[in-house]
Amino acid sequence: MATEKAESTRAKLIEAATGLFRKVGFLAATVDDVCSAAGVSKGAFFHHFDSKESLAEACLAHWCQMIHKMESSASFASAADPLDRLLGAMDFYIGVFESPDMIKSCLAGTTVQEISETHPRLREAANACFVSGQTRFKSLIDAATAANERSVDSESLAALWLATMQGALLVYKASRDATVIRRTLSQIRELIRSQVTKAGA
Amino acid sequence: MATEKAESTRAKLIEAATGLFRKVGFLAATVDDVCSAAGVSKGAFFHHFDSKESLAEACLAHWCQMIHKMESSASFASAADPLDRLLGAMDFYIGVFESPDMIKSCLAGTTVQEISETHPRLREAANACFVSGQTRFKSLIDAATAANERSVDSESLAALWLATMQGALLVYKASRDATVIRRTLSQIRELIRSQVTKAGA
DNA sequence: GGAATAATACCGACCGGTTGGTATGTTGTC
DNA sequence: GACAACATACCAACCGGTCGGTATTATTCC
Repeated sequence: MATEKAESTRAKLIEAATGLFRKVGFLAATVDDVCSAAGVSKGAFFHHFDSKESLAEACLAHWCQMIHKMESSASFASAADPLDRLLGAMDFYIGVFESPDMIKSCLAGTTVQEISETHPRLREAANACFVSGQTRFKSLIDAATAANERSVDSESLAALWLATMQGALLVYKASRDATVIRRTLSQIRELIRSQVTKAGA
Repeated sequence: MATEKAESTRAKLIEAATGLFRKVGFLAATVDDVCSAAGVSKGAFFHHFDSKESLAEACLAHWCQMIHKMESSASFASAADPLDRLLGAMDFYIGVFESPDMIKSCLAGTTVQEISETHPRLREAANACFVSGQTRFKSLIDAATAANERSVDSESLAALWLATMQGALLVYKASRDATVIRRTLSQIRELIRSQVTKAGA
């Protein structure tokens, strides 16, 4: 199939671009950079994408899917107890940034800072990533609270988790202190755990 | 005095650049943009700063000072009770982003995302802003805990406050939903309040 | 089956606008 | 007349995007 080859170069471009965007950002990564990182010519690039912006849009869409799949196949997803799934999900994200070779950067978070005022399409694509992740996390909280016969503002708690994770990554980029991610997220984990499990109200 | 005039154009450049960097970011704001926003010629620009990067460095230093002064002169700073000072500080930051014409962006946070891998000097300058703010906030927590005869991990709590604020601003940029700032920060406020006041340990 | 045709995938030189930065000149002040 | 504080014209590098052309595969028609 010719389509396979074409699909592979497209995938190579998206993968290379995602890596570069996460590291140096959307604006600092040039089209030529992306091409050479993907081992692809400039002609091939503009055959598959009609602009740098549309590549970034494809990257964000792919990023969103990838996170979703990663969460689905992670071990916590198959836990029987809803509370275990919730706590496992948080432990998963706390742990995933522990390995030194893991790029401590979220494509959506990095991108949206740079383009929120200038590229509305990308802003919406990045926001879609956030909404998608937040919605799934909210479901985990809702399931856990239902099982524990508790009621919490799961929407705001999910937003808090998202914001703190993005903030922790940003503070890491400034300080290069990897422990800040674990320390901050662990505190939110404990906050959510107590709200979901504690008796009262 | 000639020095006054010169100091004023320098100040105008820093102010205009700070505004632009907060809105569209360091990379997207061009030197010409900054000059016309400041109402200053390009020659004047490069008379006062020898590069765009050094302007950004000056902006970050000025930003750091400005935040410090703003906190010092805010009403919460003169509260008698250390706990009131701490809670007042958090209320201050929650409230300051409520007004619609307030730019919901931190210069240090916006800048560091774009340049953390490419401009080490700016990264350190942005980090200095974070460290400075976090240290002051930690002092507020320490004072409040001492008064309440409690002991908490004030370092991590201060880091959590910083990270969550930065994350909330970032999520706002994606969603344009201003309520996310108040909602997330309020939850951290309550977390810190309970840790500082609650009996136990 | 195979020639003819068409469409897809790709190449890389090139273009024009932009951008950070410079060179040169001018003005006011001590 | 020396020096700070500008102003203006200009430049070279860069960067997103185009263009003419080619190789490879798919489709049509006999």
